[in-house]
Amino acid sequence: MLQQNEKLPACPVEMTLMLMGDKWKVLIVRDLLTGTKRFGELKKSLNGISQKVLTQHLRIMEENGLVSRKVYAQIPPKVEYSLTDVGVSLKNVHDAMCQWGEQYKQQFGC
Amino acid sequence: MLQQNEKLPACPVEMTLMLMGDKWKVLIVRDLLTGTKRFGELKKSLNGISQKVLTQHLRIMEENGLVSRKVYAQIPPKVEYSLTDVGVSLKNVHDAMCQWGEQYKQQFGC
DNA sequence: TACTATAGTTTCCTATTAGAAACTATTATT
DNA sequence: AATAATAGTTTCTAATAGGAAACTATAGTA
Repeated sequence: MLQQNEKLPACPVEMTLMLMGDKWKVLIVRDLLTGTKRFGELKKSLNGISQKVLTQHLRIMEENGLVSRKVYAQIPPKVEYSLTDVGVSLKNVHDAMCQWGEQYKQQFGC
Repeated sequence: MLQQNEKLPACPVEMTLMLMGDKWKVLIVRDLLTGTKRFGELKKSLNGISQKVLTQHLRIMEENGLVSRKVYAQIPPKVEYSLTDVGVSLKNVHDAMCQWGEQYKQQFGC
């Protein structure tokens, strides 16, 4: 998992990789692009992720300003995650990946 | 490093992640988008990558049809790497990442 | 004869990540 | 009193990636 405590790289692509160069983070963004989700929903949707890893990623993405976290004072707990504006602006990257993946599958795929 | 022997995921983003969800592969694409490069040039440009890891990634990217490898029958050896058409089509993803990274740096940056 | 250059391969070791499972807290419900 | 629900945290272990260094091959050159 990529952290943010190294100094910023000059190359903007490396900058993006520092914050998103990670399978789980990309998939978290994918899921949150369709709207706010609760912790449990995310966990179910991200097939196979463990609670520990999911919280770790969410915490770092929050620190990096990509994700915001809203805690409801309820029992049992309810916590909602959504993308910040900066997070939403990853839609372009997501869409490009989505398009490319589809195209690749058409050529080599299934 | 992500391999290609698992079955294809339905989600096109996950498909892309299977082939590119890796720091080194993204940077190899970045470097090859500016044109054909020799092994040694790539190694120098990808600051800190070891020979072993570079060859491993290049082999897998070749298998996946992203990169082509041209060996010259010379001594000392000369091997050139370039992107295939499929590899070049990653330019959109690369550009989106590049743009996003720049924007992020402007907001939170330096 | 020894050295250089290039593109690797191989082996061994370490660091990072992920995964699994158990544990916590709190309230309502049975 | 025990159980269920939710969102975690903690601990321990296993898998993976990556790094370093040594080794290979071959022709030309000093």
